[in-house]
Amino acid sequence: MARRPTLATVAARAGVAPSTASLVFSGGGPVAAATRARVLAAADEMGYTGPDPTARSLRQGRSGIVAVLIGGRMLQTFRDPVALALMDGISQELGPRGYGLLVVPGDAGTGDPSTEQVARSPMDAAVFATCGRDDDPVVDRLLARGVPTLAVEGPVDPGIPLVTIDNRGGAAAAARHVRDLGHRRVAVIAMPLRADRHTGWAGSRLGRIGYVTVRDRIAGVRDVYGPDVPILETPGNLVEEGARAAARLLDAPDPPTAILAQADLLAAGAVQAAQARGLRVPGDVSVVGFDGLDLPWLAGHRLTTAAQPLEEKSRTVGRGVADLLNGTRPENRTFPVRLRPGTTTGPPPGER
Amino acid sequence: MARRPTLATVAARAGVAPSTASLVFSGGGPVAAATRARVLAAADEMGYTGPDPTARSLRQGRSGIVAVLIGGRMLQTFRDPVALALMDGISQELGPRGYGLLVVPGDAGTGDPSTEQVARSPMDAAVFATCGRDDDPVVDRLLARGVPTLAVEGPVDPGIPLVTIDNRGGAAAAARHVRDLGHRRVAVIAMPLRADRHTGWAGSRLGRIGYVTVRDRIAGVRDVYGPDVPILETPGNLVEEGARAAARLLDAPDPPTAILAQADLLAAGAVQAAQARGLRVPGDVSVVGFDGLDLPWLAGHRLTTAAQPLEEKSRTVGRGVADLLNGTRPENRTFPVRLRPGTTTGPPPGER
DNA sequence: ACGGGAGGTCGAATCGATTCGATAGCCTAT
DNA sequence: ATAGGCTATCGAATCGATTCGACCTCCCGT
Repeated sequence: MARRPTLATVAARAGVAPSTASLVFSGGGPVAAATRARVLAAADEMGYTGPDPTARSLRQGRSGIVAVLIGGRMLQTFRDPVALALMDGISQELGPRGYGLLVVPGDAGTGDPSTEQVARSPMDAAVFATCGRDDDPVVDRLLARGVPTLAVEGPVDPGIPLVTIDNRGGAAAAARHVRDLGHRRVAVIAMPLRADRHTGWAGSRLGRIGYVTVRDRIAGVRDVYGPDVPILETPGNLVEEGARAAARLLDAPDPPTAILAQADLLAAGAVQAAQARGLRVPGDVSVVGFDGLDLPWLAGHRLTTAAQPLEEKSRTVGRGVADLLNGTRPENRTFPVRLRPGTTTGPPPGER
Repeated sequence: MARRPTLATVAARAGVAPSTASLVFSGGGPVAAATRARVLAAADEMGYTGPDPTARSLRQGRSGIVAVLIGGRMLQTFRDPVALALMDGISQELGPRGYGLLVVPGDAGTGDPSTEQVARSPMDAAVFATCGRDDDPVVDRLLARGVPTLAVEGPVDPGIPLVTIDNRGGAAAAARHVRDLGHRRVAVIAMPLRADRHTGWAGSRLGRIGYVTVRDRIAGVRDVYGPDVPILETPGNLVEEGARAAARLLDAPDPPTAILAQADLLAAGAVQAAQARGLRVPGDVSVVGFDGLDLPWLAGHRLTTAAQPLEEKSRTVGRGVADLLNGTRPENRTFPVRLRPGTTTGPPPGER
């Protein structure tokens, strides 16, 4: 069978130079209508569907691809509405500009994108959305390769523009809200502190938290409740994990009267776990979340939560990448996080 | 500033031919240890981080990219656990083989990937996950370009291997289950029938359903309940949409005693809408779903649903793509859909 | 001591387009 | 009539690697 036709083949058939044929397809320069028609006819006859993207990329030095580097297994990441909103924001901004999003899958083990893989993929820019991991081996590689990169909540690197939110302030606001309601026995449910998945009391692990986001949120809680507030670490940011952690808290002797979940999904799980035990929310236990998601399925409740401007943040990230692609470096941005009271918090049981 | 170093530059500096330097990086042929060290040293000094992915792609004729073509806006698509599972299955199979997933964003309007965009993106293979849309303008372009393509539930094209499920049989099984319980007044809640979003009674639109999936599921229901079963079309496959549609059904005079939702998310919405009205499920109204998702947040209920082997299907898709990349054409596959009884169906109100 | 083979290196062709400066016509204004 | 400007086309260089056959050494076996 004959080889796939190339621009040169088509040009030859149409009796023009390759450069002219190129003009026809890329619409660059002036081409006589008759010539254009001849070239298109030749292309049609030969089944040529347009320039090879790879060759074009090589010559033009741009591939039309933006890499999104997310940690963890895809299924899990994509269950996280925050990550989804981010993807959506980016695609909303970049799609119309003709860019596609390359999702680089992780290692089988950690789930984080492998350096190898990232180094082998074409990209015009990259977005880090690895939950604000501190030290990412991929960063250096990317910077060395000269790929314009933007980080969302981390890694914090002077060489990389950063879009983030006031994690600490938000968590503190949530904690303050609960404290002002009168809660003294509180517990925290937190996302994984480090890449090595681990479940249970955070304890000594608090010293070396690998994710900026989690570190700052915990710091916020401690700003209000001091360093002794008990912290339970979950293996992931899923409703089920939140429920499991909350179950552990609520089944213990002397259970907390308020749960400070550091993500809305975890909080939702906590609400469900409480209800499953016949506890009223907020009558018996208050629950606060973080992120400010819409959770229409949390029947009958609006979660009290530290709300980040998710859509605005995501679009800002998208525009930031667009800036990078234009060769300008976007400003660092920090978005505020505000407490949004819902129906899941109230005074502690004794004080009604 | 000096230009980014290339393989040739590095080779020159190390005093070897470019071809030799190439061997060092690609690990292809035999290279003396001393030579390798010299080349690596030179690369290090010059800040060369490895071969340019685009150039390599051009020469090798493969880019390490698999395109995933999904319909609709990303945020919405990714809220659909079925699409997520698919992405995850693909990435599980393809990630270890060194492939990245390119998500091609849609038009601002329809949300479907634009032909333009698809034509411009490098890819070694493509997966259609457009909800089984019948006629996709992108298909021809892709086939003409010679991109190995696999379809999930559609478009059905003799040139494209297909992985699908028994939509009709599954929907029929769900309907039969409800009929055998004694329900005579039933209504269907269905995902969009065509790309033009529309809400309301399907009616005359049934003649030209654009999505194989929906068409087959509706056919399955009609196999049991005949052609007159009322069908309400939602604008999307979201919990909220299901709730809205169910509200419309339940608030009407002479409401159905059973709702056949053609997706679990819609069914979940229906359950919530019923409960919000003080109706008991299944005491006052039964609800059946389709897909067989785990919905841990559907408090207190396990949804009765026509379950597809989601994980197996997704991995099969992943392996199918791997086959395509190896140059072999995977067999068409159809997975069975089995009714999985839960707690959301029971006899109609009169008959207890 | 000589033929054969393996290991190591190199040159040149190639992948498929884009881009830019050069050139050839042709028309218009002076 | 000629200079100048425009349009349409072409040639050749270039993007940055990979690949394949050729070639040279050196070592080993007989």
